[in-house]
Amino acid sequence: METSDLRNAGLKVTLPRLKILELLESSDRRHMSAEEIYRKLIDLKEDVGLATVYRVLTQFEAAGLVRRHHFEGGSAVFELERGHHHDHMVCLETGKVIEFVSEDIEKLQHAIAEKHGYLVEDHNLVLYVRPKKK
Amino acid sequence: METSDLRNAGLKVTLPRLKILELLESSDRRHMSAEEIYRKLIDLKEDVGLATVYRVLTQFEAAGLVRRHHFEGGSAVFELERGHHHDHMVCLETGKVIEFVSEDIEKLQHAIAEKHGYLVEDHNLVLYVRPKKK
DNA sequence: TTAAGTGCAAACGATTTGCAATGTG
DNA sequence: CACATTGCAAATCGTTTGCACTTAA
Repeated sequence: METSDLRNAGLKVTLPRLKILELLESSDRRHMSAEEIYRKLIDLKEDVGLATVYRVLTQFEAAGLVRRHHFEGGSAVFELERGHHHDHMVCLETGKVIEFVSEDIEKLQHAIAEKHGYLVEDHNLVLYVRPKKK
Repeated sequence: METSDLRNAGLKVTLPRLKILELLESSDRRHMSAEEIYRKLIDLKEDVGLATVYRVLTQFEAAGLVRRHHFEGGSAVFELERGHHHDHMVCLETGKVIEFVSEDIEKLQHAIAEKHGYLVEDHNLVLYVRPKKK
């Protein structure tokens, strides 16, 4: 359960943290902004502050429970860390986010960095796409 | 010369626009933030406002003269559009930005999007790297 | 009990905007 | 001359922080 996730992360089990974690786990939207999460909690009659949502998400990120992404458009989005690295495709028409994995691309990235004398520490790959017309 | 670049873009030839274009063309730093550009112009005794720098860069972007990137760290950076698409590698220790091109990665991206029923409109690939210890 | 966690409002940094003054075609 | 462009200051947006007040352990 979520309680132990928090304990393992060395975080006290508080209502806001539990609720945010639950929301991230149960929501069908896997990528949500702080504002979005805040609104949903308010709708659920949870009495949280936006600042707390930001603080909690930042702590979750530091604890490795959550990943933060900066897609197009002002605000960051957060997704639960489920252990499987993946990149993203964002549909420009619907805003839908699709996850994908490409071992080949990963390998090429490392080869390229290596060729320049570097090691890849992290990377960011987002495809902005449009539905293919038939 | 820069004057015709501006005319071709349908923009009036004004001092701020000329100066910003010149700076982007002559500077050894290919990726600069609005603030950075502003400071350099001030140092050059050009009497511009930061707001104008932002406005001009946005217009340049719309006109295809410039590309805007969001690397790690708050502010956007701008680079002259030289027609050759490329991706970036940012050194986490020095901040150095290295450009690279990989036909293979591009092809894989399109193949992946296609597999999901999409076409790649745009994409964003940044590798965050560290110098390889020998 | 007591440090950690919270809500609120104010502070923040990057960028945008309204407006009156200025410059370009 | 008409309209686009500018500089300035104020406004905006997403996010962070200070602080007095809870709360989990």
